[in-house]
Order: sequence, then C-alpha cells, then structure tokens
Amino acid sequence: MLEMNQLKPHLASFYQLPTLELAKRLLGSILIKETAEGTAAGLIVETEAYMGTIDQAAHSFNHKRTNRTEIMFGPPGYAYTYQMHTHCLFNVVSGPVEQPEAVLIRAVEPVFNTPLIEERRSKIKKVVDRTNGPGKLTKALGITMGDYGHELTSAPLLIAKGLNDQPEISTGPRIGIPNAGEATNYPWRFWITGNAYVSKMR
DNA sequence: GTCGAGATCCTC
DNA sequence: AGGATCTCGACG
Repeated sequence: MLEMNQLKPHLASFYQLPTLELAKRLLGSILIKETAEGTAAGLIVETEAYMGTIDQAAHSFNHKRTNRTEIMFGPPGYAYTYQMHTHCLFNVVSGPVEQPEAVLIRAVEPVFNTPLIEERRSKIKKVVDRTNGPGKLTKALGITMGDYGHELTSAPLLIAKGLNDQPEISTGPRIGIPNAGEATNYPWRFWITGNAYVSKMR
C-alpha cells in the first residue's frame, strides 16, 4: 500500500511548464485531498488542456475575465474548480500571469484510502466507474468549490510526483465540447495508454 | 451495451 | 439561460 510520507509534492516551479507539456507531465502524478473524513489520493490518468485566449472551448476564451475565471489569470499551480450541472470539476491553472490556461483532470485511479473512496461512491457498483470522469473523481476525493484558488503545493489539496517513470501517453480530441468550432478537434486530451480508469466516450 | 432525459446549481 | 457531467431506467 502506498504511504503518504513516500510522496513529494510538486514544487511551484513544476507548474511553470507550458500547458500542453504540463498536461502530459501530470499523468502519473498523484492528486491528494485531505478532509475531516480522512486523506484520499488518486493517480492522474487523464487530462485535457485548455489554452486560454486562442481556445474557443476555454472559459477564458478571448480573454474572458469574470469572477469565475479570475484565478486562471494569475500564476500557475492553483486550483480552478467550477460547477457543472450537479458536479464540481477540478482544473490546474497553468501558463504565466495574464495567460489564462488550465489543465482539466478527467480521471484518476484510486491509490490511497480506497475504503474512503468506496464509501463516498458506494452507490456505484463497478469500481472503475467511481473515478473515471471529471465529476466523479472530485466526489470520490472530496474536492469541492471550497478548493477554488488553493495553491496545489500543500494540504489540504496537493499534487505529488508519481513513484514510477513517465507512463506511455495517448492523445486525442477533447470530450464534451461540441460547440467549440475549430477547437473541437484539437488533440488536447491526454491519457495513460491502456489504463482502465480513463473516462469513456459516448 | 446503448440511448435519452432529468438532475440541480453556479455563473453570467 | 446554459453548461469542459452523471445517473438511472428503458430498451433489446
């Protein structure tokens, strides 16, 4: 079993990587959330890059700056959470100040405190279906809108370096953005090749 | 397994 | 009013 003290949080400098590079480097990293119920963690297995001003699918397209997107205009390495229907989605802010980019975390594989994850997701029968989507993993790990703006280098919400080598990565178009014009087909979705927890396309 | 609809809430 | 989604129930 994975022990928390084995893990080294990514430093603030890690998040200065170009967004498309960061989206790939986050694969195999470990997303950790501490709550009153306990600490749970998942291996990041799927990400999507949102490229700010030039990306019609991004909330910050055309420099759209609102209360919601404000955090994307700041320095990288902070949590951008937002509400999607009945769910909270979690992004890692990327890109330098005034360059509003982010990486959406789409799926994780449970690696620590799986009993807590199972308890939070007990209604879902198949184990993989508990964390294989952006709204599912936030519920499984206990990430909420209260995490908006938190810096990801420390508790209660942080990302640590993975224990294994950089995994083999597959690439394809992003999911769920049919009305983004040209950007709909940009290959800015990344996942660990063959991983069972990658979200399903419908 | 695949499909369609409703949930339900924050943001603009 | 609309959405970077999820779940359940109805098929077959």
